[in-house]
Amino acid sequence: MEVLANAAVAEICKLVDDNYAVFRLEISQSQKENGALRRKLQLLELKMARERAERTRREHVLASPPRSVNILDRYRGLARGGHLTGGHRRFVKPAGHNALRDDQPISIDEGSGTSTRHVIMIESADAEAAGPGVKQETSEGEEDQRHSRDIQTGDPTIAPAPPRIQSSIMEVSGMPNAVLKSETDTETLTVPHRLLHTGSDHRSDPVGLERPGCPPAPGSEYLPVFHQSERTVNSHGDDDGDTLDTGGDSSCSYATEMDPVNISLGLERQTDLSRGDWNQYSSGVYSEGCLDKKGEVIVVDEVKVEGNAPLTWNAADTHLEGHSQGRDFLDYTENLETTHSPPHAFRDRNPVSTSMGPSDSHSRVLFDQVLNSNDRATAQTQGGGATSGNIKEKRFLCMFCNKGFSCPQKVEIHQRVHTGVKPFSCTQCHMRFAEAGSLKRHQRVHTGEKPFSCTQCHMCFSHSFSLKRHQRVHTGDKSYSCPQCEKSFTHQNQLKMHLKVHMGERLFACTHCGKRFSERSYLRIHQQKNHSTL
DNA sequence: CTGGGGAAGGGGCCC
DNA sequence: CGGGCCCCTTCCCCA
Repeated sequence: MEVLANAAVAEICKLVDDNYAVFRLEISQSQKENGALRRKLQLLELKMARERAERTRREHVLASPPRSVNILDRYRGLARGGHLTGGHRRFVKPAGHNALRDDQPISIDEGSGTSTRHVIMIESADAEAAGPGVKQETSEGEEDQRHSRDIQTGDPTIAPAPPRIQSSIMEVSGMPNAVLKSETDTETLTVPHRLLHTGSDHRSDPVGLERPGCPPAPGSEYLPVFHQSERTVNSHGDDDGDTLDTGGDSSCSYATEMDPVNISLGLERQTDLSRGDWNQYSSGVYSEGCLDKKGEVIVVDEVKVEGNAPLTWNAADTHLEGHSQGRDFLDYTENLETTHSPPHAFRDRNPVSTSMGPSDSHSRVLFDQVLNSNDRATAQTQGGGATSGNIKEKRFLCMFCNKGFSCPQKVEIHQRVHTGVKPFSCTQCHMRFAEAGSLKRHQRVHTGEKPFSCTQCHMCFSHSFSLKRHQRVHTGDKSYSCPQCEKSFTHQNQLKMHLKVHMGERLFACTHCGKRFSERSYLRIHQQKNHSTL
C-alpha cells in the first residue's frame, strides 16, 4: 500500500513537473510579448498625453474649444494611429449570455465585494476608423498595488488584499521608461481573453490534480464567458474589417492575464484575485470556487527569481498569502529566456479589453486627467456647462452583457448578476446578497423591523415597495388591465396570473393524479388535500 | 374541492 | 445607500 502510494505521489509529481514546465514556457513567451507591447504602450501614452496637451494649448489659443470631438477621444484616436475622426467604437452585443447565473449559491469571501473595478470602458466617440484600438479599462488600486508590493521579500503579509494588476515591467525587470523604444503609434494592444480560458484550464488542473475543494463547475463557467468575450471582440473587430485578432501574431499585449495565470496555477491567491484586476473579467467567478478551499490546492512555491533559477513545486500546503504567486511568478517568467512557442495556450489573442490605460502611475494620472477632461467636456457640450448629472456617459461596459454604466463601481456590482458573486452575507441565516442594500433590507426579516407604515391602515411593511404596492388597495388603483376581459388588477403579477386563465396554461401537473393547474400553489394545495396521505 | 383573485413577503436589480 | 420597480412565492379568501 505504501509502495503504491509512493508510486502515485511520484507520478503526480512527475505530472506536475511536466505540465508546469510547459506552462511556464508558455507564460514566459507570452509575458515577453506582453512586456514589449506594454512598453510601447507606455511610450505611446506619454506621447499622446503630450500631444493632447499641445493640442489643448493650441485650441485655447485659437479660442475654439472642441465640441464634437472631445479630448479623450482625440487622445484615443491618436493612440490608434493618429486619426481624429472615425465611427463610433461599436461593441456588438453578444447574444444574451448568462451562463454564470445558474442560481446556485455562491460562497465567496466578502472581501470580494471590495474587488477592484475592472470594466470595459466604452469609447464614447470616434477612432474606430483608426483601426484596432484599445479598449480602455480602469483598474483601481493599480498604482498602489504596483508600488506597494514587496516583490523582493515575498513577505506574505504584504498587501493582503490589493488587486492584482498588471505587473510592472519596470519594477521587475528594472527597465524604466527609458528603455522604451517603440514609436509605433498604431500598435494594437490586445488582450487575449482566451487566456482566461487557458488559465482556467490550467487552474482546473494545472498539475493534473483536481482540487476537490474547487469543483469544476465554477471553472467550467468560465468558458462561455470568454467565448462570449471573443464573440464580442470579433464582432467589434469586424466593424471595419480591421479585426483585432492578431492571430498567430505574437505582438500581443495583455496586462492582466497574469492573474489568470496565477489562477491557473491553482494558487491560493484566488482570494486576492477576486479583489484584484482579475476581477475585470469576473469579480468573483474565478475566485469563488476556491475561496473556501485553502489548503486544497497545490501551489507553486514562491517564485521571485531574476534569472533562470529553477522553479520548484511545493506540493505541500503552502499558503502564499502575499504577493508572490501571481505577479511575481510572472515577473519571473518574464525573465525566463525561452523560444518555446506556446503550442496551445494563449493562442487566441482576441483583444477584448486591456488594461492598456496608463500602465504606469504617471500615465495613469494623465489618463485620469484625460478622462476627467472628457467628462467635463461632455458635460459642457451637452449641458452648456451645467453639471454633468444624468448626462454621464455610460462608458463602462459590463464584460458579460456590454451594458453600459457611468462608473466602474456600478459595473462591478452589476457584473455580480452574471458572476453570481454575493459578497454580503446575513449573519443570521444563510442568505447572501450581491448588494449591501439587499442585505440590509433582508435583515429586517430577522429584526422584524417594518419601517414602512401605511397611513391609511395599521399595516406596516419591511419593504418600501410593499407599502407602495399595498397603498394601491386604498387608492383603488388597478393599473393592470386584462386585454381579454374587463378585469383589472392592482398588481402586475396578478394580471400575469390572470392571463394564464385565458391562455389555459396549466403548467403544473399533479404527479399523483395527473390533474393540471395553472399555479404551483394550486397544485400544492391540491396535493395536500388529496394526496397528503400517499 | 377547485380555481381564481387579493395581497403580502422578500429577493434581484437598477437608478 | 436609499428608493423604486420587477418578479416569484406564498398565504388567504371566496365563489
